Amino acid sequence: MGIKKEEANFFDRVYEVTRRIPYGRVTSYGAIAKYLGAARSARMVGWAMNACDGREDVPAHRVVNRKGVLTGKHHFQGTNLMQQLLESEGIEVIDNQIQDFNTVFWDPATNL
DNA sequence: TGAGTGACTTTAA
DNA sequence: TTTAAAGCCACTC
Repeated sequence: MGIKKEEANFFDRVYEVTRRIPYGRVTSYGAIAKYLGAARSARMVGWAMNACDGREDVPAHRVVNRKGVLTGKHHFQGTNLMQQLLESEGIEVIDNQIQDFNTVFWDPATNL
């Protein structure tokens, strides 16, 4: 069965939260997972992103790990597409590491 | 059914 | 302090 089914409830949640990330802001998998009530399922958030392939509505490039590193940039179409997208939003990214991550960090549990 | 994987996180040494 | 390992849930084969 493909993950692409009718969008599992869990996945849909992740997409919705990710879609609500403000421009020029980023969040972490754990933050989203925790907001969904599955703080221990941070990996699942990443899985959801993996299934978001083709979902342009989901700015997966705004979702990074807890350190602010573009761990999933390798999964993007381009090798540096993720970084370019972030830089395009005013986020400074150096070596897959977001600069001032604490400043651009956006916590759904705090804002939502 | 069972075992393996994964875009992470947290705790332990 | 930094580095290493385990844990966790959901999904696939």
